[in-house]
Amino acid sequence: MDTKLLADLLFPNVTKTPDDMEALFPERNLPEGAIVSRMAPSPTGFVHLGNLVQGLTSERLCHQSGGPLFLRVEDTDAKREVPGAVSVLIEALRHYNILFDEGATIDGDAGDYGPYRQRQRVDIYHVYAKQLVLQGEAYPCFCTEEELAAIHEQQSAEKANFGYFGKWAIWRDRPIEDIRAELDAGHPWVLRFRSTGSIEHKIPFNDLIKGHLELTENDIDHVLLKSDGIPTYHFAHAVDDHLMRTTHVVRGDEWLPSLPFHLQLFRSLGFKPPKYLHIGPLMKMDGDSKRKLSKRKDPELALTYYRASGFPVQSVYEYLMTVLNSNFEDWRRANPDAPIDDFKFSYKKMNPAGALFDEMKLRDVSKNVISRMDADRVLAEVLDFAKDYDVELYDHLAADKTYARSILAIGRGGKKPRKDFAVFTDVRPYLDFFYDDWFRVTDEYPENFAKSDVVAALNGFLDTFDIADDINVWFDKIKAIADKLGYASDMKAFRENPEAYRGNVADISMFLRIAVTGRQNSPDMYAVMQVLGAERVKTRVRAMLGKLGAL
RNA sequence: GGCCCGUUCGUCCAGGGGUUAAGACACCGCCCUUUCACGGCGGUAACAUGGGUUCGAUUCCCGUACGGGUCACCA
Repeated sequence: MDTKLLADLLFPNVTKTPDDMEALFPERNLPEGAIVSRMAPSPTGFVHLGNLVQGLTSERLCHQSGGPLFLRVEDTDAKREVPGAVSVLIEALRHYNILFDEGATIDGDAGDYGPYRQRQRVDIYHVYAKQLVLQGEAYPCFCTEEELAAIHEQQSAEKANFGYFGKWAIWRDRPIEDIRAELDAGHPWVLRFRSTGSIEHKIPFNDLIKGHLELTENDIDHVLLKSDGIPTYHFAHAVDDHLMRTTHVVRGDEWLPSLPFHLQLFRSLGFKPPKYLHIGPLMKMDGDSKRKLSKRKDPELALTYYRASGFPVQSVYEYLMTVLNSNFEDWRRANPDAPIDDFKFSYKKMNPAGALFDEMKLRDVSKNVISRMDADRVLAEVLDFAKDYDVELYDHLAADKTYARSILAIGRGGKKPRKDFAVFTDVRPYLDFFYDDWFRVTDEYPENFAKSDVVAALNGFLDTFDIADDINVWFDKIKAIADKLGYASDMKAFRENPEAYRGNVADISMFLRIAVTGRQNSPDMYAVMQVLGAERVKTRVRAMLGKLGAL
């Protein structure tokens, strides 16, 4: 076979050579040890946890090593492309602090190794396609979809391995006349790789996450260029990651089976392969068994699910970090307020198996994350959430932000901050009683107390309450009420001899709490009253007295 | 079906030829506490399985089971 003739026949317009490409995209000038990596999503408009896991890993690796992270859009499948997907993706990742140093942007490209959208790179791919033909390592195949389906069916019947190889590879060694005839007839063709691999051979391989692997060589003549001249993932991966000088490829381990083919490609093209990190899939419990999270069945795979559920971005981020690097949790505990950059992310800490997604754990992480935020931050985050998911809440908070802030400041800060919120949907039930139109006067109290006691306690409070009291004076007054009513003001004394009292000061506090907040549980009463203000506290106490028929 | 990957408490996982197999979440108990939310202390609970190699295996090797992935002109 005259490969020069074939190459010119297939790619008459390609005049550039691989050497030209090398000159155009020279090696990067980076410090020793700098990692160059990328996110390479297809623009389907659906951003999921898997993207984030991969992106986070790449991002940390690059930015902690002083190398660039870039975004390459894998838009080789026009059928799946969704308009606007690139900006959706970039926006979503920006929230998660995954910022690109170069690559595709919302309206173009930034960087010296572009274009960063694969459909704009066809000329580049064709240079290498032609080169492979020239080397006798690629050939055109004119099989129709029907023919390929027939081959597959036949293989199935024969219990043979699937794929285009060996005797099934009917265009692999066709004479050039046949090829020319098909071409002249205008029939579509794909370019296939001429594999010389054998499934009898194993290739040792070292994956940075999975460790030492032994893979079977590839013997399939995979498609390099589709009939529209656009490359498949495999070919584009080899060409792009070489020319963009990627040093580390992070991807899901569903790519492991095609890795031998990729390695073949790199060798045939004369490229040095990058280092690979294959990440195990995120799993979930389904009945008694685990399975990979699926786009179809599992809403929690979509990033939008977390926002709608009220999880702060930072919670999802830190949860994923705990899943990715097992020592992150310990580090965070020891350094509650340190920036993420201070954490030494390491692929050596990554688990080769797939992690089970655990929403309980996410909630726990989230409680801690939110408890570390100051009131202004929480308010801002809640407003941002409520704006889209609870307009009523938004209106209440936004009407008086100073007031909202003072509510959220209760128990915040200090060594043992309150941990009331795992998600922002927890906020409204937590603070609704601070708003008069949400607050409901009640006359319900536990049955084992005498109504006269409740009334006397509330009246006693009204008689002595002064908003200006400090917390000790304030509580002493409540204790005094307790004593007067035969309730123990000293809890220790009460515990030693409960029979001697009608109740204790906690019960008195409960009566007040019910009056002021409408419920038996609330944040610290003193703080609540300070926020509510003297008039509203009194109004509410009187309202309960009224409802009890005691006014 | 072929090929590949994986398997330590319920879950996330640390460890790695000799350990009382660590921690976190969840659960339970106790303590602290005027309620709640925290916090503290403690507890239940794990090396899938069978063979090797070895003085000794959870750790290394082989098989089995189970789980997952993959076998497109999708990525």
